[in-house]
Amino acid sequence: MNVMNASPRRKELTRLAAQLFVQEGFDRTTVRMLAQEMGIKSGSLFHHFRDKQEILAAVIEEGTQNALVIAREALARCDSSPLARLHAMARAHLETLLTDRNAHVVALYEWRRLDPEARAHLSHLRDAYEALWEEVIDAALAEGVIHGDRFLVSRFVMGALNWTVRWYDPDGPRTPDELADELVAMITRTAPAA
Amino acid sequence: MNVMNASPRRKELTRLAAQLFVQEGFDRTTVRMLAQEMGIKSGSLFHHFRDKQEILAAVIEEGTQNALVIAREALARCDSSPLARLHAMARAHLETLLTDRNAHVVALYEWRRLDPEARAHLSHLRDAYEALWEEVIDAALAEGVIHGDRFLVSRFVMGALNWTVRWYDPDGPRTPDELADELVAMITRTAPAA
DNA sequence: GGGGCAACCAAGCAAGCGCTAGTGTGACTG
DNA sequence: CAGTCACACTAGCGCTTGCTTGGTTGCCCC
Repeated sequence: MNVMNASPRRKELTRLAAQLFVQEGFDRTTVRMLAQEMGIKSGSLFHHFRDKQEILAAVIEEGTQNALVIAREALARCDSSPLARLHAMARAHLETLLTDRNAHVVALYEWRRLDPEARAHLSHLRDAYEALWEEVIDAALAEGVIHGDRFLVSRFVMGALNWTVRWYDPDGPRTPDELADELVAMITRTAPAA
Repeated sequence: MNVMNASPRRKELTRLAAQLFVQEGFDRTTVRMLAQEMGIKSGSLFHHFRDKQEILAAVIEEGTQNALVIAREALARCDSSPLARLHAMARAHLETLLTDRNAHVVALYEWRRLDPEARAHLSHLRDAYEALWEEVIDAALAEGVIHGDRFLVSRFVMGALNWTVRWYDPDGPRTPDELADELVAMITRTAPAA
């Protein structure tokens, strides 16, 4: 049992698991399918993960950690104007969402399959991430860059952004940054983007 | 086998199934759980539905049909100004989403579990519904009530609205209509709502 | 008052499930 | 060179799954 370890092998297995979970859904993905995709037998899987649940938790944790890191870097990099920070967060959000796509789709769709302990742990991570958003939105509201109810605005924005995983085509004409800018333009009451 | 029939019994069973699918997810809901919730034995279930897949399809079809009916009625009832129609659609969307909540959560989360035939059939229904949205958004864009890319705006709005099923609390202080109005206010560049 | 039919049940099958136990490697380490 | 370790294997246990089968019930209608 290789619990709580972050070996490169385990990371690679987690990546493969994320892909399968997206394709098939967590419940329909059997340990035998996972093992085959990883080039090992199903029994060997339990050397790396205590049980199937732990694989799910690993996938989601990986994605959420990355989101936090990227968002923090983006905020650190940009200047302090509320509009700039809003742009930075929206871009960072879509960047993780669409590059680390598998992990995030799993996080969004299969969250409920987590057992209570894993859910509690990962909730803290997610809350830390959402706190970044609330901070940025509060500043934008205070400055008058956007208007409306603090709670509702953040929910609407998160919804619009997270929904992108359902329709965005990376091979299409639009870059993630363009999406982010268009959304910010839509909710800020300045002049149209172009 | 009671295929393609809309008996009241079957409708009631569909409603119960929706509730369980939301609680447990489609894959984790066994035919035995469904049967118990319905007060019958698992074998009897297959008198009403050909297989488990058909129950899922019935749940989703029911929800989508209702959404279409409600949206059409709302549009027929309101005047022809683009802003009024935008409000009407947003309100109608949240009304179905939050009253027929179980069915819609299933539709949003378990769509991928549908087999290809069912998916093809239900895609047409969904497309018909989305066509109503595109029509309303096109009119609003033409009038200058909202701005931006036609495709993106509709995706963002649908995302913000559909995301509500993840956080909206019917016992909370806000009515669905207030949510709808707040969202419309956020994306239209008129004066703030209050 | 008997035929037909929707609705249900008891029993169980074949397949697949997550997971365990016990063993065998080859690579490091003292 | 003995000991330990990470990693993989084989074999299968105990259980659950979706679904089938063959038969029973009670109601409706002519």
